[in-house]
Parts: sequence; C-alpha cells; structure tokens
Amino acid sequence: MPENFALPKVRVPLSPEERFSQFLQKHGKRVTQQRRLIVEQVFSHHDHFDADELIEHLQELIQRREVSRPTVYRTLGELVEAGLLRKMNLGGRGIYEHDYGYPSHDHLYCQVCNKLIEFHSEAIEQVRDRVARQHNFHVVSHRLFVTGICVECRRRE
Amino acid sequence: MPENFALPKVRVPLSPEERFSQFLQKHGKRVTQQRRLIVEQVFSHHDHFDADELIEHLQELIQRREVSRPTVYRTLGELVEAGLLRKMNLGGRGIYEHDYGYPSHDHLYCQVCNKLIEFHSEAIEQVRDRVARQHNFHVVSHRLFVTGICVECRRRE
DNA sequence: CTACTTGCAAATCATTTGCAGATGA
DNA sequence: TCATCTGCAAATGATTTGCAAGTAG
Repeated sequence: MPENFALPKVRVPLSPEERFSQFLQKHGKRVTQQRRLIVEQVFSHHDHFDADELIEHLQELIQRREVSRPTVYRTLGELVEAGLLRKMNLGGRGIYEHDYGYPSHDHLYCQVCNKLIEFHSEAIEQVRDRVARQHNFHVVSHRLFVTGICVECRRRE
Repeated sequence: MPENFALPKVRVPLSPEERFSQFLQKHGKRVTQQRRLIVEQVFSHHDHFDADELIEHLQELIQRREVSRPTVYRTLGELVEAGLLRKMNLGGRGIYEHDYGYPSHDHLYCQVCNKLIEFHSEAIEQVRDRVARQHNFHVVSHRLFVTGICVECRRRE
C-alpha cells in the first residue's frame, strides 16, 4: 500500500483506471466491464462513501446493466488492495475514500449531520512519532477522528 | 491480549459497582444478578475486550448460572451509557475499555499481535483544539489509533 | 479454449429484538 | 404486586461465499 507524504496536491503518473488495470494484470486478474464501471464511478468525484451509496450511484449511471452487490464489495476490496482506496469504519459500516492522488489527512466528524471534514496536520504526525519513539513502536499509519459539531450545525441550533 | 499500562489511576468516590447501581436506580432499572456479575467481571481487571471474550470469562466465573448473550450485549450498552465503559470499533467488532476511574488516552495498535498500548498526550489535544478552532468546529471527543509494530514483535522478527 | 468473473441465493457474523415466563423493589 | 428482566429463538443488516453460467484474454 503506497503512502502519500505530499502536501496540497499529488501528481500521479497514471489515472486511477490505468493504475487499477496495472494492478489487475500484475495479479492475473481481468479488466471486466463491471470493474471498469466501478472505478470510473468511484473516481468521478472526491467524496466519502459506503457500498450502498456506490451501488445507488451505479444504478443511476447505468440504467439497464446493473452491477451486483457482491461484485461491488469484491471490487472495493481490490481497490483497497491496489492502494486506490482507503477504508475506514464508521458506526459498523465500511466507509471508503480516495487514497491515490490525495495527500494523507485526518477527519473532523460532525455527529449531527455526519459530515466528514478533512484536514492535514504536520504537528499531529510529529507528536505521533515522538510518542511512538518513546514506546519503541514502529509506526505504519494512524487514524485520527475528532468528533463534534460543525459550524453549520452549531448555527442551526 | 493487551498489557498493563503506565497511566496513573484516578481516584473515584464510588466503586464501579456502586456507580452502576446508582445509574440503574436513577433510570428506574433494577440491580439484577446478571448485571451484578457482569460489572464485577468487567472491572476485575483493566483490559480491552469484546463481547465474546466477556462471555467466555463469565462462563468460567460461573459454571452453572450462565448469563445469556443478549443480556451481555444489553448490559454493555448500559455500562457505556452510565459512563463506566468506552466503546470503540476495531475491525467491525465492538471493543470496550474502562472509562470510569481512568484518564483519557489514545492507542498504539500492534498489527502483529493485536496488542493495544495506551498513552496520553497533552500535545495531541492541543493540536486537535487548534485545528478545530480553525474550522469553527466544536470538539466533543477524539479517537487516535496509531497502527504499527510493537517492540516485542519487532524483536521477534 | 478455459481460467477468471459474475449474479444469484444462501451463508456468515456480530448484534438486536419480540415475547412469554422469571424476578427484583 | 407488577413493571422490569431474562433467555430463547428468530430477525437484522452489512458483508461474504458456493456455485453454475458468462466472458476476457
């Protein structure tokens, strides 16, 4: 799983579609119609989503040719393996976000409207590394969720 | 699985059992045999655990009088409501830890042995609050997981 | 061709719920 | 007493899997 240490924007040599094809070939897998549709839909905009939302969007995209639920789950797993998506867990359900071509970040989570706000903080990584060093712990990654109430919801209340 | 921690304990006026009874009474609920058994078991040692592990431990504790699975889940929920336990989500399953009489902390998670190491960092809270202020976000709580490899597992490899 | 894929239906897995009988205040 | 509990079995909801038919290379 490749990581991004870049800051505002990351330039990538291959499109997500190309990168995924590359991954599939390397693993003796096939570039099928449904896998193509799924990557296309997933990378059509930057957003957090779960399997159900993706399926819903796919229904709109393609009226007749439906992609089945199992295939969506299977392909999401492959996209994570390929390093194109990052998976997290929110309230017992899997949530996905782009991991290819986007800098690492953490989240503010509004418990009122369920919105996820991304932010990047160099300082957090520094503190994390310092703590890890104190424990002789080798850091692979981290995940920080700050739960609370966003501006809009605070105004509304 | 998890080990003991270097975090100082907090002095509390009531034992977990007493605190839970208080909570139950305040909510018109009853202090039953099974609720008593569950709190006792849960607070017999400081550890991270899931519902299954708790049930397993309860089986040992009481050979004949078994506490059923639904009751364990129901009581765990009440212990969280009562502020005695804190629940988190690890790989799609609920993980619980003491929240009464223990200071707030975050976790280093060893992906090899699944151990959770607790640590407290004032600095993280400061960075968190600064970022939140920048986004006009009202912080309720946060959760930081640092995934990696612990000393023991690194030595072993 | 033929090994990899898909969709379907059925299976999991953790957790929750409806309900009749049991029990604590 | 009698409202709150409990255990049972069945329901849930998200995700996974076995398998026969479909398809990419």
